[in-house]
Amino acid sequence: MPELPEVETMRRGIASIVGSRIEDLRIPPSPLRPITIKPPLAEFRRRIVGRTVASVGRVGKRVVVELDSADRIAIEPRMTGRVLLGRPPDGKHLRLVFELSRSQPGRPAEQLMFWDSRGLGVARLLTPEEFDRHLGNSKLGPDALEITADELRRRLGRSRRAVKVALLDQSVLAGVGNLYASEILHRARVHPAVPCRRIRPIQWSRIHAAMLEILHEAIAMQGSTLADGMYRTVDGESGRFQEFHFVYQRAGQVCRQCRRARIVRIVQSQRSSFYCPKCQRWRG
DNA sequence: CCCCAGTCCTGCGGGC
DNA sequence: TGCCCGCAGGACTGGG
Repeated sequence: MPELPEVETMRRGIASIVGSRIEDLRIPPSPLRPITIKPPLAEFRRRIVGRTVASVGRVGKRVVVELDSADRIAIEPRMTGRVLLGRPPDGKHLRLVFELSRSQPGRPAEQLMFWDSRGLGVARLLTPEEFDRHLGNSKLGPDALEITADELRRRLGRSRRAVKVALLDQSVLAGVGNLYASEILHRARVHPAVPCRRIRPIQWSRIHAAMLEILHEAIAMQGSTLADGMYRTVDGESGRFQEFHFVYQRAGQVCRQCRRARIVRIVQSQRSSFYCPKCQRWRG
């Protein structure tokens, strides 16, 4: 499931479209229900055709394509979405095709595609005002790679929520999802169900440090491709960070850290959490 | 402020 | 071989 490292890998993978002109936007024929795009296709197309890609960025778990009109295209892959440049895995789940002109003479024309198996993904075209409203500071917390340890503690230190649940709250910090939240807390040696207000300053420092380490390592490995094989890089390659998972989807297996206890799965807020009962004591 | 349940959606795997 | 069912969960919404 694309979280910050996977979305950042997608962003880097399509960075070559900067300078290209958008010639068309199509929704390919498919028996599946079309994904959500806002505004609807006709207006979306009218506002982007003829515009040039000014930059390709990322906000939390969204890829953000900024145009020379100052409008931005925000693509949310959610569970199974993939951003591609041509060559989708199949046509059935191909949801959007942005036809691009060649950005420089001699370079081939490109097609920016959004492919999504389950179709939970969303694409939005946002004016600067809408961008602030949807992806601005009041809606989303600081990026997980930017937030400081003090800011993290300031935002969560008095909360009664379980720390694992709180780390998933995108209004607290943007980019951490279910997989990396479990991995971060394992490296920080903090039990996922501990209320934030019971976490000591030294533990917040460990959580923050573990978060930066893991996210940077995962980006370097081009993200995590799980057993379902759903996530791929723009080039169709698997990520490699799954080889370095210590707890995620490892319930019942011996902990790679202590080599003694077995990983436990619990459900928090209707999502699976994984932890080592020996490495992650309630009072770390 | 926080929590919970429900919704969207498709592919996959277990059970029979 | 096939069919039903549960499960995966990010973002959002409505009710408490």
